[in-house]
Amino acid sequence: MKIGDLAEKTGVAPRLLRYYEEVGILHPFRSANGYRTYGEPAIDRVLQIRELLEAGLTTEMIREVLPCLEAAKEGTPKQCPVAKDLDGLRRQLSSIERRIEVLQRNRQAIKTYLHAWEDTLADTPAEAG
Amino acid sequence: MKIGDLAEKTGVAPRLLRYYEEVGILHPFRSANGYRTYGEPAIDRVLQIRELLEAGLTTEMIREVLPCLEAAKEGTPKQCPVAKDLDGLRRQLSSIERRIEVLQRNRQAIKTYLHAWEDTLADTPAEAG
DNA sequence: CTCGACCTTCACATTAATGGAAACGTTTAG
DNA sequence: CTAAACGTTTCCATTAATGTGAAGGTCGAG
Repeated sequence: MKIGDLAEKTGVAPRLLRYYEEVGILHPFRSANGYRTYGEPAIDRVLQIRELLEAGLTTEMIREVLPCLEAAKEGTPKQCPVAKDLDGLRRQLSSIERRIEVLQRNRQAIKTYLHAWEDTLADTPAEAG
Repeated sequence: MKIGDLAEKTGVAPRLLRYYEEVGILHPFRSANGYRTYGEPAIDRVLQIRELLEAGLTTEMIREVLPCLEAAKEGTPKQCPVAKDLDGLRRQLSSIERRIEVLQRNRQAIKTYLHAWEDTLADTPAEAG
């Protein structure tokens, strides 16, 4: 699969796919003419990258967690991770868990506030000031 | 409270506090000489800003949700929010909830992967390759 | 007066993302 | 086969967002 095909299947511009390679989170093969060549799994990988970026992770975090996320998905961990990688993974896990806690706490506050006002406005529909 | 005091109490550099004002998420008063003046609530506000930024939110999102988070904390909503603000809040809530889902799903995958490898390494402590 | 804290303003670093130019490969129409 | 059209390559520059640094001036406490 060439970069344009992958772009079309993922909705991610070729330019951005090259950027993801540059920052080390996407690793296409090269064919004889120098063109990037992607396999089918690259589609899921790109979608996963987009999802994680939109969730606020950095490309550096993604670079550390992506291999493990793919291994978990396929159930076949390719190579034994080094201790250093496991440490990095533990740190990323902690970071993600902190984020979840913060987001959950603030989501609750927003929900409460929002529902309180929706109730108020529903009770007094023509009293806006 | 002057900017240096707030910086010391929050661990956030004065330069960054000025930046937060510039992007509209911190609103100090000005005393006659032009100095920024902060009240006690600014301490919590700055800590909350740091927390949300570290959780991956943008200053724009924070600008929309912060007033409501403060109102929720104090239990005394100052002014009636406009419908436009409520809409923005609903969008931010959706965005935060999407982020939580993504992070939770991937946290679980990382945990599973990590524990699987920790078990493996514990079972065969001298077989690293 | 001096010195430290504060002011504004311009510049810079980094990250995620995008745009353009020039060269090369591939495909298609004539 | 040729030539235009299109996709891809690399390289350099740029934008927006978050954050930091430094210059030059003002304020005020000692």
